[in-house]
Amino acid sequence: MPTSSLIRLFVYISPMDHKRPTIKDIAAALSLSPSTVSKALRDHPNIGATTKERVKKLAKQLHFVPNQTAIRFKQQKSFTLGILIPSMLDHFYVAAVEGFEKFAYDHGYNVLIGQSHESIQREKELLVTMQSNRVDGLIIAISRETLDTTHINDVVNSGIPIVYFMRKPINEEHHCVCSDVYTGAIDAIAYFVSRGHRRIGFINASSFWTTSRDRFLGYRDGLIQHRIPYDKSLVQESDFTQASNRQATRRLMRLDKPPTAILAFKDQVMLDALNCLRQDFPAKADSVELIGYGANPVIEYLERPPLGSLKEQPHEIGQKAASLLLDLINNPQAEYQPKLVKTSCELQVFSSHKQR
Amino acid sequence: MPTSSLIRLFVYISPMDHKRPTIKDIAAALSLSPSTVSKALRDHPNIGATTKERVKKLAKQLHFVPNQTAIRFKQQKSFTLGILIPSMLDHFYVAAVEGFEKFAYDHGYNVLIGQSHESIQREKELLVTMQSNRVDGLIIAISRETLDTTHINDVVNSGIPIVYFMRKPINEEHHCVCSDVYTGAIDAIAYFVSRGHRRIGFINASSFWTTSRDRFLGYRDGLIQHRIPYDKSLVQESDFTQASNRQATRRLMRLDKPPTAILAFKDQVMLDALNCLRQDFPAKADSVELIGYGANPVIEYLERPPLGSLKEQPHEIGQKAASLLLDLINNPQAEYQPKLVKTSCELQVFSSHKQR
DNA sequence: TTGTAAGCGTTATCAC
DNA sequence: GTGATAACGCTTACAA
Repeated sequence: MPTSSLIRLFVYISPMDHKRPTIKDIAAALSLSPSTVSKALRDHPNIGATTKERVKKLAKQLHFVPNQTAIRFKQQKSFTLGILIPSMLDHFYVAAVEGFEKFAYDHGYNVLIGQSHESIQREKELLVTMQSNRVDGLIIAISRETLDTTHINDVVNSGIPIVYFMRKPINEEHHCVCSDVYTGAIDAIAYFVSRGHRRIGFINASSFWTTSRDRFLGYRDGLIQHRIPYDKSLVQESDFTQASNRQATRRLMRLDKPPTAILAFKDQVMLDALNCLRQDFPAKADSVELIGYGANPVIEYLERPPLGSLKEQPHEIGQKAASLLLDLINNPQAEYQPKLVKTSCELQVFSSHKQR
Repeated sequence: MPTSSLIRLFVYISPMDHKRPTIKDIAAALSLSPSTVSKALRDHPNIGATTKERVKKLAKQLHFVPNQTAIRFKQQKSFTLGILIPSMLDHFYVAAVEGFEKFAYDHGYNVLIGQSHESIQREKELLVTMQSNRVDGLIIAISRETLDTTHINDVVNSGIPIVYFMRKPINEEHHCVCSDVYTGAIDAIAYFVSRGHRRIGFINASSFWTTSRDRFLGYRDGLIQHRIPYDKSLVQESDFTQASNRQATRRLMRLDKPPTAILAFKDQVMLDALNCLRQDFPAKADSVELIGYGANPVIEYLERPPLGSLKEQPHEIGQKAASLLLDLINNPQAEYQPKLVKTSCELQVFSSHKQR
């Protein structure tokens, strides 16, 4: 009955209100049932080719876009993954978010980003938001303040898979994706030694993180490999604030035998150390060489860059964390076996130093 | 009937499967109706104090978290706002996202972030995702490639409020939040002139954006205010790639009468110009002064920083865009009247120059 | 190959 | 002050 069909079409093609077309509307307009339309739109094998065509054509005309909120509700799945990071002002985490998002989108998932700004309180609130949004899974780099992970374990126990990345609590055995910072430290020490350094300082971060311990182990084993005695006073801890980074630098430089080279937890720390050296120890500044972690693009703009940086793969880390997370989501009944994924961490030497 | 109640409690407190508790579960356990529980949890005035307490207590015990996916569906609102930006590698947009998110979260909204990476194709895909997620509203900084905004107008016509921020197409009258770049340019020119410059170059961006036109008008009017004739050859366009930024710089410096000062569209452009000057025009580099937009924190790490930068308020811009967007969402029937919101843009001079 | 009906969790409306 | 019922848009057994 073409006429009737046309009338219906008219009705549904130009709704006066801004209500978006639903599957029901399409079904009514084509005198089909909603289930048929639903299947047709998703290319279900049970539906005839002509029907599919008719449905898809009208859907296009009406600018039909499936209502994800309804699908999520119906499927009891949010098709949303969460990512909790300290801050997006850190290039590393921005890149990690990108890798995570890309993988998630490619697999039909949205991403909810949360920034703790290093506050455990905010981290807790964000976890509630994530649960409330029924995220299907979550990756976390814990805040600096997070020394107790009860709130995170509660989430795990509620059945939401979680993967740590980069910052994992040292006392928890759990899935984790991070850089191979150990090998990075070994390489950095070897390079320092090859340039004649024997007195090598190290500015580390929270000892509550495995990534700090691993850096330390690499630093220590690196020294051992070159028969350099380990000197506790050469290792300082910083909390990433500029004040703390400079303080750690000053403590090192005020030693009776200050270091001639410093390995820093990350480039941000190294850059503050560099400024501190030049401002507070101008006489020695030029003879102290620095290596950080992260290969921060900022360095390209410095006239006198530091010696080098251990280039990490944040994008890949985000992507691998997403991949692991989806595995966990799709195999909920698999037996629990903490997985540890590591990505490479390669020493990059800045050009002005290569040329010497 | 306490016994019965206890048994029910037991059943619902420790579900063997990981199914999360629902309002129904709480209702059954307390022998109440779901609607009562729903109201109690939301402090509805109709519900008695004791009932509210009982309900809330059990909800807490069961770790009940309201299912947002259900609420969204029921309310026909996603309580989600979208933000489309070129890239999170740009500090400006990260800060804008933060301001936007903060305001959104404080008003019970989630945020979906999309990065176009300057691709119109990706921008179109993201808009479909946003619609599919039924975002209640959207703010956009269009991609560099976006010279046609049909895809955006389609979204507006489908009833989703949109606010442009920073990058608005010049041919569209629509809500927009951005920096007062015009006044910024006026101030920059005035400062250049106060330092003796009469030959001032300008590296601008896409003329398709109002924000480029406004910068240009400020540049031109600034010159006029100081009776400096406008010279077309002193204005170059760049697309933000390093190559393009350097190219524009070279074109300026190769003029018969090259500029002694340059205003750049943003700090990234200025930094590339700075490097280009020092590498390709070492003789003149030190006598050319630069001002950009953005007060990029990177500059703090430079030993010889540029003259200054026009500090924008990205956080405030994000916040104001969110505020305007929520207004539009909450007053859908208000008559259409494009709103333009501007935030300040203040010249910041870097210390080494102040001291001269 | 297509249609029917139930249901996901919540809330609004209306009845009691 | 509390409860029953319907509805949101979609998918999925199962029925035809």
